[in-house]
Amino acid sequence: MTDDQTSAPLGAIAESLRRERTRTGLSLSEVAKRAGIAKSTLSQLESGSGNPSIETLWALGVALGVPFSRLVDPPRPRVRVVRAGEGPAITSEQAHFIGTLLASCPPHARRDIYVISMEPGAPRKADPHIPGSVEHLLVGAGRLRTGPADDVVEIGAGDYTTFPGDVPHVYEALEPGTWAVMVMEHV
Amino acid sequence: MTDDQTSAPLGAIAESLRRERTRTGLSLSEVAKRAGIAKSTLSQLESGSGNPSIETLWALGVALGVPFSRLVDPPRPRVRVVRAGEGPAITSEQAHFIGTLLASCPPHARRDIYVISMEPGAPRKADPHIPGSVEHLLVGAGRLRTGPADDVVEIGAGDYTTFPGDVPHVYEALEPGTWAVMVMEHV
DNA sequence: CAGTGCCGTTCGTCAACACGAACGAGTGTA
DNA sequence: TACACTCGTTCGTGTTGACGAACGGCACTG
Repeated sequence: MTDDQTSAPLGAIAESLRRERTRTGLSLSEVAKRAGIAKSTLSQLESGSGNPSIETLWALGVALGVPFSRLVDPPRPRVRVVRAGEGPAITSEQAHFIGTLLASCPPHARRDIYVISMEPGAPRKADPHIPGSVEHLLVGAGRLRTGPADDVVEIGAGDYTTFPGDVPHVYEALEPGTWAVMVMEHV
Repeated sequence: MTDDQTSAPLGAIAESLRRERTRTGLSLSEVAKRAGIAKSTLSQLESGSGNPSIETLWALGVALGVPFSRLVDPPRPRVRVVRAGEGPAITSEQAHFIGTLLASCPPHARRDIYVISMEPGAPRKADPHIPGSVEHLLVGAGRLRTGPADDVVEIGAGDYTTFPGDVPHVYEALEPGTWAVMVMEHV
């Protein structure tokens, strides 16, 4: 839906519906019942003939437990996964900040997984990333002050926050031994 | 599409359509003409009455120059924090396993971010997911035995592991209060 | 003041989506 | 073998979305 704006997603929806349904292991009848639609409707949609309404497709997304957009979004060409552990450590100029790439971002998947470790000290200022990028942070231990420069939040172990990565933002450890999982999401 | 899976997005679509149209400065008639739909249709959609088909909404997304999902997805707050223990819990049949969806997979990205909490007890067996899916696990506290049924590893706080999700695999907490970040990666 | 042009809305008509019933096929059971 | 059950598909019907025409309103022009 970002690139191939022109092609109507009818066929893609058909594939997605069948794929997500088989993933859950549910029958066509069962999914239709949970979604509150006629199973004949679902049958036609999965066969590719049909132009469902928003409400219909939304109900199916709920029944299948997947985000709505995943049904419209055609799956990308098969991508070989780059295993973690081989990611190089990305040391910062500040010695109290260490980032390790756990799983690099495969083509067309756009979330890099890092774990970062920080010690208390001067806040680490990060320059804006590419427009549209989003950061996710989940603290494993310690406390962390982070977020856009004008909207900083303080989170502790187990807490999660997400904020735009395309504006200046900061990280600051408040306790020794602070570490967090960071997922960098690109457009 | 990320959070309020239950609420039908009809009103949100109406708002999005009008918002994106005024953003471009185009008239309702002009947008309808570019999208190849009747302006009466667009008028009703912007007024909130209507349940457009996928093709109709897709054409509008093209005409407005915005990704399809942005019309369905109401804009989120910039910064979002999920405190430890909060968030939509996805409880399992085994009471000692709790999963919380932190960030569902945006279009074209294929990684959902969860945090799971487990207590010691019988190992939780997970059925295979769709072929090509990969799981990433990073332990925040406690100890965890996990992995494919024939290749289980034991990891502790701060440890990370990844393994294919398309084969049967297990999770077993070895200490009370075990929790971990899980990133589910789809094809 | 008519005349022109575009705005967004409302109304009647037609096509199509969603529905429910019925169907054939496959499976397990008495 | 007959029965009961669920599977997914096909068919006929009615509700509704999408269409085009006509409408009132507004700005500009002769």
